[in-house]
Amino acid sequence: MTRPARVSPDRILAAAALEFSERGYAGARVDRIARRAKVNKAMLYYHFSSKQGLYRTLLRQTFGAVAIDLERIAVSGLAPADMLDQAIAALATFIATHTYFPSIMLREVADGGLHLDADTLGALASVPTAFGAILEPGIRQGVFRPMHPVAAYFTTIAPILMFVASTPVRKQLSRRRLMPAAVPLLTPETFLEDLTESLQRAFAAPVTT
Amino acid sequence: MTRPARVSPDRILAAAALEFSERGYAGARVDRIARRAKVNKAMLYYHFSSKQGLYRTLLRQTFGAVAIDLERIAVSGLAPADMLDQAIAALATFIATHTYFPSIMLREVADGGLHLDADTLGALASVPTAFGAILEPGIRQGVFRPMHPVAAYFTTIAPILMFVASTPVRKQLSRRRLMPAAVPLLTPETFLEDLTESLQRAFAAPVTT
DNA sequence: GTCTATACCCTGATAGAC
DNA sequence: GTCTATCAGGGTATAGAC
Repeated sequence: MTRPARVSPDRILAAAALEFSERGYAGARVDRIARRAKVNKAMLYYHFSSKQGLYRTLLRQTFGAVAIDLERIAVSGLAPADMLDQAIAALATFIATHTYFPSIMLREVADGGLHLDADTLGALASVPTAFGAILEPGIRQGVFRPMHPVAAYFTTIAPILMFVASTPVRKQLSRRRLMPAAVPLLTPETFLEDLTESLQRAFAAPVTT
Repeated sequence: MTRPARVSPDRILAAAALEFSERGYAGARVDRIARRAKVNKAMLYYHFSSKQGLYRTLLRQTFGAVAIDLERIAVSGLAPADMLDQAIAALATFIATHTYFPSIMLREVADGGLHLDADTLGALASVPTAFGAILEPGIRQGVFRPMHPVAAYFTTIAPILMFVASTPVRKQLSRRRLMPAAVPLLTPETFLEDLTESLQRAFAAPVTT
């Protein structure tokens, strides 16, 4: 039984996740990733061959993991409304355990997939595909109204990603008192409740009595 | 009457908008902005003093312009549901005439406002503030359900930004056939209709007969 | 206001010993 | 697998003539 020494590649990936999420692909510095991972740069190149290679590996793994979480829900056999609740909760949980995910996703969308190869793009595509599979039974059964799955996907995931990723900006705005004093603080919990409620209503088919 | 020669600063801003939206702050190259604006680099530095200064000027103007469009709707005196329709349409129109806006907004959120000064952050904050003013009468009158304005803001604007900004990625996915063949193409028009419908239902107060 | 040439730093990547 | 030293290229910014 070979016990592969994965510890250093894994530490590099973890450090890269932080750095890429904070600075984006172009803003990320290989030196900083190496320092954060407590490896020297040569080690990093030994394992991932280039900044781009490291980036792609990280994104492929991350997108793949999100898709798997969603696919589990799609085949759970739950009622449509419960599946939607679960999907939102799964995204929130994934983000809570992979805090780097929202900003990386947002940036990659803004970058137009510039740094991605076919494999990584495929992993990226598997996320909306899985989400579509979650909604499909509800639409087919007439519990959800007919919607384009991709439209529903963006309507669901975009607010979550943007809300979480915007935490630092919102903190700055509140610290500098740039938002109206009347606006109360918005916690992640309140936001998720609000959003879940919104999406359930948004997707529900009109009652035809 | 002095006729200020604004032509070259304006061309530089237009070129910067393109470059920053395609590559982000860190990925943008001053050389490329100058070349795109058909000015030489020294001219650019003469007008904006630094890459950061140029970036902040662009963002301050852009965020300010969006906020003004929304503020007009907030004071229009329309019915709450019509104001919401108008707000979504205004965002769509602004994006159609300022195609660089979505990716810049997405990236800035991901960057945590790192490159912004107080003025620019203030302009950024004026967007959700204006959106909150649009929803407030509806909530007060009981036409919309009680929601946190910032939650409603993200629920509305995030899908629009992400859908538009994702056009290049979605094109790539469809060109490389990485989405299930069953998923039809999603046009901006269909998306906006779907989203408008979704948000009206999401925000409407439950009917209490 | 406009341009050319250039300083100077930083960054991704590698060579080569161990 | 791990490390030190280093290079080559490209990046922001400025000097200084017109």
